[in-house]
Amino acid sequence: MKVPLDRLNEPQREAVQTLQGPILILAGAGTGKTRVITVRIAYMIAHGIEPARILGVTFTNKAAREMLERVQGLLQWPRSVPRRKRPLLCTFHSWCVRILREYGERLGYRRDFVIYDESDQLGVIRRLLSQYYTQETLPKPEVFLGWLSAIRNGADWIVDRMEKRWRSLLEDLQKKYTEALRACNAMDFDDLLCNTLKLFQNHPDVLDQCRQRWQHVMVDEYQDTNPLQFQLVRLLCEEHRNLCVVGDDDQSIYGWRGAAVRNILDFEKYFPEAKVIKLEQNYRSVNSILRASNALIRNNPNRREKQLWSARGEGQPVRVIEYKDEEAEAKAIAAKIHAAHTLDRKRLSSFAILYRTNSQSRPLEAALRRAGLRYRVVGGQSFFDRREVRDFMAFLRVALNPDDDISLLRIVNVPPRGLSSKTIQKLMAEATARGCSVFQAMKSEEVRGEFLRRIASRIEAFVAMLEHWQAALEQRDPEKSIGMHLEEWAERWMQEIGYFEELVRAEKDPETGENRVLNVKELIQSMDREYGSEDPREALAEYVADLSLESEIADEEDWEGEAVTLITLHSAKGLEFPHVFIVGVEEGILPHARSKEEETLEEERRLLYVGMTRAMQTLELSYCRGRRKHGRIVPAHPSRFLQELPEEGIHHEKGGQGSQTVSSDRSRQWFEAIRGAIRTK
DNA sequence: CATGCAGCCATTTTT
DNA sequence: TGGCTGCATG
Repeated sequence: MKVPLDRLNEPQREAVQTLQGPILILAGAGTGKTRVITVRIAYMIAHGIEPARILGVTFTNKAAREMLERVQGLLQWPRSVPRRKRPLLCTFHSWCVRILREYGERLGYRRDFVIYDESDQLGVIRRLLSQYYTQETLPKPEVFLGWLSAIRNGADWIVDRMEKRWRSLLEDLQKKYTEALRACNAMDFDDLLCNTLKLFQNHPDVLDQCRQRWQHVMVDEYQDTNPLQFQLVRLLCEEHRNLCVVGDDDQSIYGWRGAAVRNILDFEKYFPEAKVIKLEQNYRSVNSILRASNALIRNNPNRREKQLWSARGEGQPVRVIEYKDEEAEAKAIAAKIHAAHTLDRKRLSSFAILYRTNSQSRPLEAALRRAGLRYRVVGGQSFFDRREVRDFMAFLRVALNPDDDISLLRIVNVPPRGLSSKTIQKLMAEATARGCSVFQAMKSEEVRGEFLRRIASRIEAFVAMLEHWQAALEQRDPEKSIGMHLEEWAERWMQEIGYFEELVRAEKDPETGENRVLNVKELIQSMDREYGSEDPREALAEYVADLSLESEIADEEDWEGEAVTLITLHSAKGLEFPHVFIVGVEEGILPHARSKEEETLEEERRLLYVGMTRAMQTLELSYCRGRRKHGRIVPAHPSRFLQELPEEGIHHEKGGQGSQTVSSDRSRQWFEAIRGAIRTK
């Protein structure tokens, strides 16, 4: 087995070949970071390090999958290598789940705990908040959720910004919230990390075993780690010290989510013997783009100095363009893409339009549609936020654990089975009074006696239905494969309670209804796969956990298709496109108005930097003189960041005149291109 | 229980 | 401006 080191540059090779001790790889945008990580893992394995001792942590499932694939490609492994013989490449969260499934009982959780996502969390918080009666209007549940999360992730700077008067309420809320989740045998995303840390801190034998198990640790996108994640990594590695972190402080754009740039800036404080390697050769962009990006980011005071350069030549100048308003902006960009697509045969997928806020996609979508250009909007509402997906997940969770009130309440009347909200409230009150779960309350003869006979029998029917399907899950024939059975079981359950019909019925537009059904069926089909356990309950728990940690369903027609990409600056991190447009580079948008009060100007600058460094060949930044805001047109001003760009290699243009010439020029070319095309046919 | 209307609010979102 | 929430009505 030979690992191809010759295709690496000097610092990359050094990073790959340093296998012992702590390393910090400062990998500027487009400097071949993923290549270094994957080759390094392959190199370790080629040098006799047992794959199972290697842990590679990422932030997204997509990154984890990509890495595993590339490592397997390098090692030319067949896909069937058993899990135990592969390096573990996964997200922080799934790593923690793995540990907690094994040792979670030490913290009093059952093996099949469920994972609550953000909307589950909000549900809990809403319910708890409604129990406080105060004169003042409380902040929104989302705000409390943010605080709770910041506290647990150690993001003190966010906690400090909180108004003091909510402190005690928040403390109380936190206590109740924790209890509520425990009662449901549930952990939220933060609990996964927190509880793992607790295990490490309070159960030295667990920590020891983990240290034995993962003797070589790599962390990707290190600039995005929060203090809690740092603690985990530090505890895991402080003995063997084989920790390799890769990141770019200039691309830290998730401070508001608790990411601590300090982690990367202070790495040597905790690992003084660390080797620091800078990757500065960029393989993505032309130099005009890099020069502009370098100049911009240099204005940030707290950073590790880097100078990106590339061997890709100078390229065209970066363009900075002024437009009348966002409609003119959108129209002009659509026209440019149209021309480049039809005349220069550029693929639509080579274009991306980046913006600060999701709402900015609207005029762009309209213009692209008018120009007849296919586009896709990345981000926005995720698959797992769709109602039917959440319903289905709730069914599965309840099957695993009927005491999971949150999930139970979600499906208790789906499809409608005559359990009105009044009934539900009464049940909840009974449950609270008895200190039991809603389901236990429903099972109690005594509680049912409190209701009209008609209602009581409906409650009974619901309990019977649920228990029937729970039993059906357990009574599977062990001869047959579990995957088949989970699928069949779920399909029949949903079919027999009329859930599919309900989805269609409840929708005005029958097509959306059908789509919802298809979404659920797709999920059901995805239950046909390999599980770590033969036990149907455990297999189901594993399936549910994996789904809970997944924000997009795999290959949901996403990367296929030839289309212009519309995407927020945040979501664009890690991607690249030959031609990039960044719109709305204006004061109040980029930097965002809110960033002033939050004092996050540096992060806004990094955000623009991330956007600019996505571009391979051409980059265009634009701003408007006026902009529609809540219906009114208000004057707009170019972003201060534009003044930080160098004179040289930047082409300024006022929208309108300049592009007019271009477009009339272009239309002549278009004409000729058509004539040529006709002739050849 | 479904529908409709008034009122409210409006960055970013890896898991 | 528009999208969502919550409350009132048929």
